[in-house]
Amino acid sequence: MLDIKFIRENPKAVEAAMKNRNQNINFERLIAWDSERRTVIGEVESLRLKRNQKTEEVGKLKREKQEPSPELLAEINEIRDSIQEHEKELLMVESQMEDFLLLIPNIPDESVPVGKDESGNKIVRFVGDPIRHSFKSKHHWEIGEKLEILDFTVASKISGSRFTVLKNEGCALERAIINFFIDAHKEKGYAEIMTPYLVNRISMRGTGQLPKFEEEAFKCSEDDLYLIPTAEVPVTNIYRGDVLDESELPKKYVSYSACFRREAGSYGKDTKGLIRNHQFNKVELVKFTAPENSMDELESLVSDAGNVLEKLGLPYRVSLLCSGDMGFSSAKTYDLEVWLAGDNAYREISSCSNFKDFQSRRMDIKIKYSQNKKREFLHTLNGSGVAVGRTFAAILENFQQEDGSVVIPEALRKYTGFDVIRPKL
RNA sequence: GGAAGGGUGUCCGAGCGGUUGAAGGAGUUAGUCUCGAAAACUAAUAUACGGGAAACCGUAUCGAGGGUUCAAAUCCCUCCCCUUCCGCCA
Repeated sequence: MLDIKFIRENPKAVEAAMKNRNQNINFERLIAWDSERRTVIGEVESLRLKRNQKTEEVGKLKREKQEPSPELLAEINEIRDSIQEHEKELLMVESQMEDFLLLIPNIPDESVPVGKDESGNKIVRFVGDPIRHSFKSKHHWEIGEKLEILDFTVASKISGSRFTVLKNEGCALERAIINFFIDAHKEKGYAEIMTPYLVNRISMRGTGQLPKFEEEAFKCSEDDLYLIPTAEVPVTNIYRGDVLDESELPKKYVSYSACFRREAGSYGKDTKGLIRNHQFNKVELVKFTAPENSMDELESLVSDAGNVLEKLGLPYRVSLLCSGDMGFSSAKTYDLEVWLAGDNAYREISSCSNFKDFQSRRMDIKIKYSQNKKREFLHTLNGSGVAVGRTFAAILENFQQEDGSVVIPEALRKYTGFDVIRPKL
């Protein structure tokens, strides 16, 4: 959520920022509501002052065993009614303003390139060279089915499309990737945490999934709970409503979770394989930082995410998303795109964002400075560290051999217990 | 799911209709004392919003929301959460 004060003082800048996000938003209405709101607050408060004074008079009389005059009581009643009317008005304006503000995306940071869509993204760096095979590279779903470690037919029978069943060494590989990621990030100072996969609506609103992206989430209406689309939701909400002391920051978490996405509106895309499933595993990194450090923390978040890909020998590139391609809540996002030899392309495997105070304002999470005791909204960041299914796919596609076997990266072997997956005889 | 008891400031804890933003204690900070420390003493010590250049002024806040009343932390209703006991259960 944006700061109404900031919008009030910089309406043109905010409008321009929204244009860069391909959003034409007129803030005039909001600003009019805001000034109305402040007028009404003034009226309510002076009325309340008057009521408090009169009520005080009554109290004084009562203590002196005197009866207040009927005129005085009548006057107070009149003031009370007037207060109630004004309060109703205030409530209406405020809820209108909130509904409006909740749908406004974050303002892109100055360092974010302006662009319409993903073609405006800036490739920041390449790490490792794309892997090319001397034979025709296969897609991961072909390899996986052949090796009998992936089964999409059974998955679709028991659940539907965009689900996966893992079998045999596939299960161990998936678990190995998860554990490898968690251990690697713990080494970098992230504290491991496991949180619920079902969260309430307030939590979904806190991180920005609601109210705008209701159709993206799986919902259990009966209980008013949502399946998490990412561990970002429960983990960031840990400190909702809290004030953290400067000395406790940054707080860094690594959290493995299954993730659930409806993928509404992506019907034709990535219908095969592990790339776009309704349920997938992910290891997520979440940071709570002081505002002045958040940009540095974003850089280190990106390198922490990239670090695990490097350890696995997976080539990737880092892309700085342009204004038009960024997610709703983000002020600045880097995508990590892993090389997929079967696809002969880079595909997103991690998205690392600095949300600045956008989420913390929605969730009311503050930092308290020990020096001047000032409080302000802290900054939240998160990034995949990284998507497990897509890593699985990358390993299959990049490390496939001509005979159909797949070589497990060195770093994973102590987790898998085997160093190659061979076709069954 | 059934029964009972609770939710007050950084913490403990009083208050159960009026002068209570809230006693008392602890903690923290500053000062006095001391060669220094401890102890003792003194003072300060919430947040949000609105107005103001500022000092400051005003309003709100005792789990959340609603109601009763001239007046609510205090009475009533609804909801949420926590604790204990019973039931059920991986």
